Amino acid sequence: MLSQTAEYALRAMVALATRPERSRTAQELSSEAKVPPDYLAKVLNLLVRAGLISGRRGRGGGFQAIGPAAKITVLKVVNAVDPLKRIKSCPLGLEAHGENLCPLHRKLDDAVKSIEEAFATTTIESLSATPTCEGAACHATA
Amino acid sequence: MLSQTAEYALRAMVALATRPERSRTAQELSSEAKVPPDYLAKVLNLLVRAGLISGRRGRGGGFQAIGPAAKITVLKVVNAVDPLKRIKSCPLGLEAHGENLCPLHRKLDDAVKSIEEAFATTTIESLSATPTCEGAACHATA
DNA sequence: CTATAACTGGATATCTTTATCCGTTTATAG
DNA sequence: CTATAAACGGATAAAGATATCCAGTTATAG
Repeated sequence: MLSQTAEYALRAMVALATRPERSRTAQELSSEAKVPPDYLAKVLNLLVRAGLISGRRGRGGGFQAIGPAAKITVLKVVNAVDPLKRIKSCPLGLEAHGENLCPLHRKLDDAVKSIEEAFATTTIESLSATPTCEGAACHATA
Repeated sequence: MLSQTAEYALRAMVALATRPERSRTAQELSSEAKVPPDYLAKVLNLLVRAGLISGRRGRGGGFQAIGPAAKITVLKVVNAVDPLKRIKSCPLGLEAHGENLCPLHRKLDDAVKSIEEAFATTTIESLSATPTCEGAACHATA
């Protein structure tokens, strides 16, 4: 369903989203998110380029989420590393339908669309295993 | 989203489902469904093994759908060649949640689940570009 | 019976994804 | 200023998905 790379990116973002004030090195993230260290470096780089996280070099450096976790959606993360692609034209190239997709690809694109919507409305914050939970509103159950 | 192989399998099934009484050779299906001929042979083989179509050898042979197109779901076709796999345990291996998935993987599995359901309730017949349309019930619009 | 059409299956090639390695650059600590 | 910690980036390797090739088997037409 999702590429391995997207999985890794999401795990790393979730890790970064818990305690966003703290900067973490790729190594720390690697063990926290269980991602092969050298590969994670590449993935984090993609997230940096997408503007979702910032990377600081040098001693004491590391990565940090940019902006509040409540504003970072799963879709943004996925699209940063491995974009969901909607089906825009029928791969069979049947001109018969004009701009419309054939029934098969209409259905398949609908499926992509609903995933896209689900991902667009899910924030990284809501996926955090240990939400910043300070008010009476927090009733996380086991 | 879907592997290329699954795409090919679906196209071939849709082709076979229109006029299911007629047997087609791999070559015919190849040009009809726009699938590389030698690769299609492999894919058709998977569908045969899954019991969705039958292959007859020798001169005059070819492939035919088994059973009515209205009973063949997209899910069956997809699972025959490239199974959707539900997430059963958290890849992070956090024992903390017991049998439950962590919020991230619960959400991701929900997405797979909804795709699975959508595919399970969509028949190949409903995807046919030229449905066997004989009654007044057929009001296919452009 | 023979030639031919067609599926079957193994071997191989190519491409993409995933993963690893290592040198370079950057910044901080001391 | 020097040593060190860390991100960055290029080259390479391993694995899997996709695609091609071709010999083997099976069945039918004539």
